Amino acid sequence: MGVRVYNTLTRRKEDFVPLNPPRVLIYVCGITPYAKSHVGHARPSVFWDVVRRYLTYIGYSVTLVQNFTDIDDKIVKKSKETGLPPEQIAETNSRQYLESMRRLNVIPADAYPRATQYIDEIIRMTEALLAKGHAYVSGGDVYFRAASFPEYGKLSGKNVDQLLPGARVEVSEAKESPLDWALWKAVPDGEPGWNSPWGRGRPGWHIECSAMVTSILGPSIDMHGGGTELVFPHHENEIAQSEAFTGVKPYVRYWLHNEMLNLEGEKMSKSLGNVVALDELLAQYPPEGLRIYLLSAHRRKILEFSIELLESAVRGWERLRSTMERCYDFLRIPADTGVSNPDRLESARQKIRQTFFAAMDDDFNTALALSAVFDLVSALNSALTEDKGRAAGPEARRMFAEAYLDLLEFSGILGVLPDVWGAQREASARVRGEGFKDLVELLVRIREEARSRKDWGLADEIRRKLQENGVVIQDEPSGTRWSIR
RNA sequence: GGCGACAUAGCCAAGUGGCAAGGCAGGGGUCUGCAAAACCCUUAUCCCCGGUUCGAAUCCGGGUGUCGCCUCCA
Repeated sequence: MGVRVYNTLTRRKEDFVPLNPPRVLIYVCGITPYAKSHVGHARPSVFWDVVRRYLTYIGYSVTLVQNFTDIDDKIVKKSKETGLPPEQIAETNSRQYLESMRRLNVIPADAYPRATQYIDEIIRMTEALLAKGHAYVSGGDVYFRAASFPEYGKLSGKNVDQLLPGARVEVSEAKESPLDWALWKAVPDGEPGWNSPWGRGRPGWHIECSAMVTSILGPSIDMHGGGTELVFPHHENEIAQSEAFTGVKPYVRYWLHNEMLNLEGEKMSKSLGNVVALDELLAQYPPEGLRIYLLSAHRRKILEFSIELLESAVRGWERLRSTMERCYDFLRIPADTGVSNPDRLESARQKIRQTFFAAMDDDFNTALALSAVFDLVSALNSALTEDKGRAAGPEARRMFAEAYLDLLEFSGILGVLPDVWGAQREASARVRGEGFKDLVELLVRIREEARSRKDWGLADEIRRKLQENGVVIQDEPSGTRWSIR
C-alpha cells in the first residue's frame, strides 16, 4: 500500500515518495485576481484540500503554499478601465476568493504569497539567469532564452521544432525566438512598475511562481498543482527558469494537474465569459454540497457543471448529513439497544474501508472514495431500519459505533463532515435568539400531544409553521425528530 | 498544422482482462393519520467496425464524434 499519483511529467502513475518524509512540500498555482472567482477555481482548491487532509491523515507533515499573481496585464488593463489602483483590484478579488475558501471549508494554506511581495527575489533571479546566459536584455525587457534549456518541452510533451510552424506564439521583434518569454517587462510611465537594473518595469507572467516556490519552499518540492491549462507554457517555463536558476533537478517531483469544469460542453473561463460566480453559489447552496459535486469526478477528468448537477450533489449531502444525525441520536439512547444484524454491518464496513483507502491511495480517486462513503451511509441506514429497538447487546452497539466513526472519519478527509453533535443546531438556535430551542421543543411536545388526540389539524399547522421558520419535523417510530435546515 | 484527452443507464460518474461502483432522477413496494425521511426491489447488448484472448468496457488496429493545449486562464 501507499499513495500513487499520476505525474504529468512522466505521464504515468508513480509511487509517491517525498524528498524528505514525513515532510511534504506542495505548491498550488492560485488565481490571478483581476476578477471575481468562479466555480472552476474551486476545483483545484478543494482537490488540494483533500490531498492535504489525506496525506496528513496517513502521517505526512504537509506544507502547502498557494500564490496570488497580483500583478499582470489583465490587472493593469482592469485598472485602466475602472480607474481603481491595481493593488485594490487584486486585494478585493483575493479577499473574496479567500472568503469563499473559508466557506468551502478549505484548510488555509500555510502561506498565500503575492507576486508583488517577491519583486526583489524576482529581480535577483532574473539577474542570475542573465549571468548564466539563460536570459538576455532587449530594450528594457529581459527574456528567457528557451533554447538555453535543452529539456524545454519535457513537461507538456511539446517538440520545440514543431512548436514553431503554425504556432500562435507571440511574435515580437524584441525576442530572439518566438518561444522566449519575458522575465521582466519595461512599463510606460503611469503604469505600475518597480525600479530594476533594466529600468522601471514589472515581472513577466511565469517568473513569479519560480521566485515564490524557490524562496519559500526551496529548490525542490514534492508536488506542484494547477489546472491543465497551465501545463504549457506556464509550468513548462517555470521548470526552465527554476532549474536553470538553482541547478537543482527536479524542481518538482510530482506534477498533478486538474482538468477543467465545462459549462454546456465548453470550458468555463473568464476569457470566454461563461462563468458562474463562486460567491453567489455559496450564498445559495451548502458548501458541502459543492464539495461533493466537485469531488464526484476524478481530478483528471473534465467535469460538466450545471445547477441541476450541483443540486443533485446537495441532495446527496443532505442524505449523508441526516444519516449522521440519525446515528448520533441512536447512540444517545440507552445502551442495551443495538442493531439486530451487526455482522452484516461489520463485513460491509470492512469492505468499505478497504475501498475508501485504496481509492485515496490510487491518485486520490475522490469519486470512488465518495461512493464508499455513500455505501456506508446505506449500510448504516439499513442497520437503523432493521433495528426496531430490539435489544442486541453491547457488542452490536460497539460495531454500529465503529461504522459510524468510520463515516465521520471519511467525511472529515473529504471535508464534508456534517455537524452531527448538534453544535450547529445549537448555534443556529442561538442566532435566532435565546430560548428558540426551548420554544421549538415545546411546540414539538404540544404537537405530539395533539397527535395522540388525533388532532391532525393542529399537528399539521405546527409542522407547517415550524417548517416556514426553517425547522424540519420528522415523525419516526421512535419519536419526533427536528432539525434546522 | 502540431500535441493531447475523452466517449459507460434519463443526467453526472467509478471501473484499464474474469458475472458493470456510487450519486441524482424515474417505476414498484414496506413503514406512516398525512407528510418527510429511511429501507427493499427495479432501470446498461459500456460510440461503431475489425483483431488478440478460454474470456474485452478494459489490450491492439481502423473509423466516427466531443473537448482541451499550442494566446490570458484553476
